[in-house]
Amino acid sequence: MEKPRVGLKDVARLAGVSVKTVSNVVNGYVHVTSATRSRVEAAIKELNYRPNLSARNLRQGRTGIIALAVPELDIPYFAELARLVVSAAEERGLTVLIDQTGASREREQLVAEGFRAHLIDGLIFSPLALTPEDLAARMDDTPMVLLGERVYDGPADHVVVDNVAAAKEATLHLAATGRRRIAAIGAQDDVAAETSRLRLAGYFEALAEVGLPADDRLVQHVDTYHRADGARAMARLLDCGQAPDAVFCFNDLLALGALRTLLERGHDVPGDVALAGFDDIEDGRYATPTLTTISPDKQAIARQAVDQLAARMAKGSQAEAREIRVPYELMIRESTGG
Amino acid sequence: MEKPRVGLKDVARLAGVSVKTVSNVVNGYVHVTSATRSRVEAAIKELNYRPNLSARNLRQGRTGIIALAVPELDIPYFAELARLVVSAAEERGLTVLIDQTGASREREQLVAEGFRAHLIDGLIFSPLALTPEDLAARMDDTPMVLLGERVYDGPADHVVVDNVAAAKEATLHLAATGRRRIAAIGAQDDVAAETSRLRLAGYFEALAEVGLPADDRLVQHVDTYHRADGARAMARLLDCGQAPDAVFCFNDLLALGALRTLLERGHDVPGDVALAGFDDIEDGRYATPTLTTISPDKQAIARQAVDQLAARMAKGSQAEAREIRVPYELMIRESTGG
DNA sequence: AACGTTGAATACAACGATGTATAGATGAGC
DNA sequence: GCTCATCTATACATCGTTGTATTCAACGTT
Repeated sequence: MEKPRVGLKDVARLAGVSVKTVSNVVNGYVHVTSATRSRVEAAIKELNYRPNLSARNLRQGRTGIIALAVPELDIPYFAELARLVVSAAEERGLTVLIDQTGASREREQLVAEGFRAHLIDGLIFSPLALTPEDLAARMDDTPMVLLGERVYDGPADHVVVDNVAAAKEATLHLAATGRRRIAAIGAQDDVAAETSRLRLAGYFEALAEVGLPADDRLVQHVDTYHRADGARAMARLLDCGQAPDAVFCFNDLLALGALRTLLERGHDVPGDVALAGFDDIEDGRYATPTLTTISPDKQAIARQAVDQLAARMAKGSQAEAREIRVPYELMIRESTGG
Repeated sequence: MEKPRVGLKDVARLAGVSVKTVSNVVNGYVHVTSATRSRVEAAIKELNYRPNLSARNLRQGRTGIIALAVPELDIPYFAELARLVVSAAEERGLTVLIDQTGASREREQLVAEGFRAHLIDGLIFSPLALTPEDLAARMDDTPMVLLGERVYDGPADHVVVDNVAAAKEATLHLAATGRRRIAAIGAQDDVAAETSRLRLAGYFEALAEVGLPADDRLVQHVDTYHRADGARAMARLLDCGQAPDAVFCFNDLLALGALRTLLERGHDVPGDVALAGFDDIEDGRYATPTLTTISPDKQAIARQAVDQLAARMAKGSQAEAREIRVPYELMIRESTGG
């Protein structure tokens, strides 16, 4: 019943060679006679030997594991991203360990400070609540790539989408369909909520450009970016007396929540109210009406993040922090009359 | 530029004590004078020392990591499950590494055969394409808990929902609303598709119980369980001449896809066609109409799986394989006129 | 005063793998 | 026939940590 852990030693004994020779076979070292090699391979198969990664990693100082830290896995945007990151990492022989921060500052600090130190070789991090100070205070020197707009001056690589431009483009599109009272759902009070600030900025830029007044009552604040927040915010908009004729939601979940409220109350979308989101999650493509949205190139985000992280792990930290810009696209669908 | 890896040795030198004493402090060993302890703690902080997990794991023979192997992370059901498993594991001090099998038999075989051997202490596995033979051939002795109906006689623990009873209940509910032509979407040809078979069985049982004929043309087969498959299957149902007045979809994604097709073609739900799903993912609660569905207690699934796995890891493999049944609930919502 | 008991700290070996140095075997070249 | 180079395989040290055995001092007991 005890664990008969099998190691190089056991294989070596069975094959009648030294431990190092077995190691050499396992690692594909060239100078091994084919006779010895096949004898060793037979022994490996017979004992069902698997290298012990802890030991290998201890010796080599690397684990081959990178962490992906996201707020929540069941937010579809992050789920889709996670899948792509895992695939991209796999192609490079890396294993991904996913950490959920729950968007809590405390958990994000832990991650940044490297509580997984020595377990991971690198970190892809999508922070929500972390302040620039937190990040500046980071002691851990594990290579890290941040996802999200570059707001920190620290020496960290970023993979970003131009949130301001994208939000502006979405809002302009709403205006182009003839809407005059364009609301926004997704503003946040938290100073660390950078994404929110940038998308809000884009929204205001667009309003200014087309000469529409900025009306504070049309800007709805939310605590988080879930469907329920969008639904409640939409209800507030409808109850405030002057209903909007278009809403730009800062992500698709907010938009889907808002859509639910609108349909529930008998409003026609896009007839009465046009709706645009951000992220292009699959849900939006199957909602009725289908959801107009900003589609960041998630595939590119994942690939660039992994590539950049791999480069950083190889080169060490001396290299300059890079900012990698990833393209996006406005997907016009039924919710804005597309 | 080199990495100045700091280990117990360095802390010990700085604090003027032996390596083991530092280790004792780190591990909270009792018999250390508070004077020594604080000296060591100061040194630890000064050097920003982090224990090397590879070394610790090598020594202890455990890694504290368990794997969760699911088909796809961006299937909401698995994303929600993943979040809950990660949380449950965390409470026990375990870290979760997520593997995506892509529902490919090859990848699932790899997982079952323990290609993560020595990296993980245990495995929670939700197989889709694996055959009983594959599982019987499993050599690796890493503790494993399977999610999904118990179809294998092998010595593996299972956490299951009674798929037959649940599917039957959903179908009976559709019949109880007066529907006569109740279709099913989600049958699969693959012999390994156990979930599909069980839900189909429940569907037929319900039809028999209420005296409705089983019509093969009303049973739609799909390749996978994504929205697109549901949408296509619904289209086939509508095009076959005799449209159904109710559809039981074997998961919520299929139902959401079907819903999209129905609304797109101008059918009223639930007026013309009632719709029920399975899984109770959040999307369904915000769709319009909201989706009637079977809600498995995911929280219980996650907790039971982690608990059972932890027990198995502690006790070794001698204990009997257990089957743990988790409750479900029929959530009646708008799509069936709730 | 001699004793055992307990507390505090230590030295050493071991976990399983790999890098380095090296020994012995084989062959090439003169 | 001898040296030198190359190939094959080995012994040993090492990565950072913790379990075991041990040392040494201080204490209370008889």
